[in-house]
Amino acid sequence: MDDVAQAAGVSRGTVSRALNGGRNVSGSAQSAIDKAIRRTGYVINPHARSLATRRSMSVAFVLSEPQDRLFEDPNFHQLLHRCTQALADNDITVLLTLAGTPEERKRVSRFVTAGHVDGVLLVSAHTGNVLVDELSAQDVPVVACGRPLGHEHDISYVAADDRDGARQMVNYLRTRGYRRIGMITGPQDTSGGVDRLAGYRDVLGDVPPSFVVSGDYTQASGDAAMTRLLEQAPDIDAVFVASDLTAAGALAALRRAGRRVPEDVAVAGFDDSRIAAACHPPLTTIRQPWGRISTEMARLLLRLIDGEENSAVILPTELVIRESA
Amino acid sequence: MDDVAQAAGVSRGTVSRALNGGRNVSGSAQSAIDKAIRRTGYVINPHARSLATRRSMSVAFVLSEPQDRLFEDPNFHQLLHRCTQALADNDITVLLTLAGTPEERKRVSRFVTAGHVDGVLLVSAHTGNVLVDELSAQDVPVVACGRPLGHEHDISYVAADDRDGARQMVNYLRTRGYRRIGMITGPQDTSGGVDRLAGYRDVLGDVPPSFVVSGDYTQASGDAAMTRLLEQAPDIDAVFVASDLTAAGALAALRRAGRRVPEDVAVAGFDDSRIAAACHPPLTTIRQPWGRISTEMARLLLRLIDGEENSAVILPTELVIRESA
DNA sequence: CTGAAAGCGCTTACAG
DNA sequence: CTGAAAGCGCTTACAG
Repeated sequence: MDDVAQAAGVSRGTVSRALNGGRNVSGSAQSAIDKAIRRTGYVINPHARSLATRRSMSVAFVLSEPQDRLFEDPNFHQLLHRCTQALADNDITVLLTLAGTPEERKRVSRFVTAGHVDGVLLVSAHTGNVLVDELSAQDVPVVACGRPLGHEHDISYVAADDRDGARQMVNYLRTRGYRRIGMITGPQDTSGGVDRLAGYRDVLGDVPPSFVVSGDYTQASGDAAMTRLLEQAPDIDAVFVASDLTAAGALAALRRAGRRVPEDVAVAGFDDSRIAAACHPPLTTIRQPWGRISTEMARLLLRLIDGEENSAVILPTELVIRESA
Repeated sequence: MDDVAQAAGVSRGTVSRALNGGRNVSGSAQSAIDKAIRRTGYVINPHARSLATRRSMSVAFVLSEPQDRLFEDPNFHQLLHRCTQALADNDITVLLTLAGTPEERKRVSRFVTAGHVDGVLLVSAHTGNVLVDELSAQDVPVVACGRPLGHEHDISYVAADDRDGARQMVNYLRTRGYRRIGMITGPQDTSGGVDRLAGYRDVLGDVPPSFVVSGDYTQASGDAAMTRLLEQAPDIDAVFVASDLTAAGALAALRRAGRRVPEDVAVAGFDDSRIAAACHPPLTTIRQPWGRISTEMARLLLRLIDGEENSAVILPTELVIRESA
């Protein structure tokens, strides 16, 4: 930077100002500096800058799920890319860190605590994740994707309205004339699992216990749950499944059982993930607004970094009608 | 750090020494400092440290492939995790950065140039990747995974011996009595694509042009290529496919054509990726030593960071015999 | 083994 | 609009 200052015939202070938006820099100084930068090939030292500003200009995108299942989900890519883009507009780099194992979680926690990043975008569905506890205990800005069960008040988050999405779907099924509507739930230690079941009950009230079987978002669990559902409640005419992937498993079980979809049993999913349209028949499902979720997460994080208080954003979902229901 | 020094009754210099391995620190000073650190909850400021040491203690793991196909590959996860682990042992954090789009590549290039990281682990199969050119032009330590076509001499790399792997497989096929062995290649702008074809030719010499059809590592290309191969060379008795995923596509085409595997046509893959064992029949294939590749990449990068010259490591592959050939 | 001091490369009131 | 100067929080010869 001294070289640049010398080459441009100004002081380091002026070079710094020119570099940071050009406030209080004359046109002639600015252009001399620009030229000098180009000539010298100068690039700013981020560590020195961070030391002076107490900002790293980067945030961690922490993926804290044991299974790397999310990587197969195009929605996840959209989330990552959009967050990256939105933050890049504010000159903030997004660092992707995997924290699937306890060891990795410890590393990530230390990394964040050490002050390497200005904030954290946290993707972690399940409760009982130590990392969530640790991050919320520190004073690092954190924005979670999805409602962080047990930390609704000490961590900011952006989530789709799972409960209302479930209500929309079940109402739709009722509109279509289905009356004996079962459900395959998601894991009850995730907000999606809890809220989608709650939405189902909101509409249907007390259903026979045999109508509700639990799943864990996997395809295999959908297959097993559907099989059980057909035993427990053979006269069911529709099933609302807490995720598309699980619904795909349910479809397989129905096919094996010789039930037609949607003629014998209608199947409704949730997520509108890539698999939804690829199923046979294509799944009627609930779309989550990933684009908006991403930009809201970025916006919230920027605000937290600027010192604002925690807050939450709930975004509406959309019914996508295909052929399965 | 001043607080720690004061609390421990020593100077900052001594605290710093205690923090960095404890060379030239008396036992009593060390323990007083340890206690003070615990009491004050002191954590070192990485930016100040980096400014002083000119080391960021982190490296970027750059995934520069357009398709995020790699994420579905368990081999890739192993690569990432093992590299992370090996470098963590040296107190170096691995930052995962996706550089699939031109825009992202530009961002990553700037990030690296700015000096945010001490080095780069580069996963990028195809030639013509601007990022590879840019990184090799700078003086950043870079270790590529796989031979970087066109940059064999200006970028360090660790690769499996694709050519020899192909030779092993084709020799094995000959041992099993197959005589009319076709090949479905990988893309010729990747070292795997080029080298596996070369290995095939090493063993077989001049084969009829109709025996070789090109693929691009995808499943769909395997299906199409196999179909073409059956037209061009219907009397083929085996086919060596440049990747397992492509081989899965070839299996589908053979099934449609009513050819039994391996009775009518033997099929051999490459990679030993997860799909290999899941195929029907399970694929005979070539296993790449991902564990060693990872640790070698980490080792090479550490050496580069320490100022050593570029070098390359070629690791042996292993024949895995299953049922398809 | 230890402390005083210089230095890493920036930013930012402050005075002009 | 600009420069001189202090400060960000570490590390590391150097002298003792």
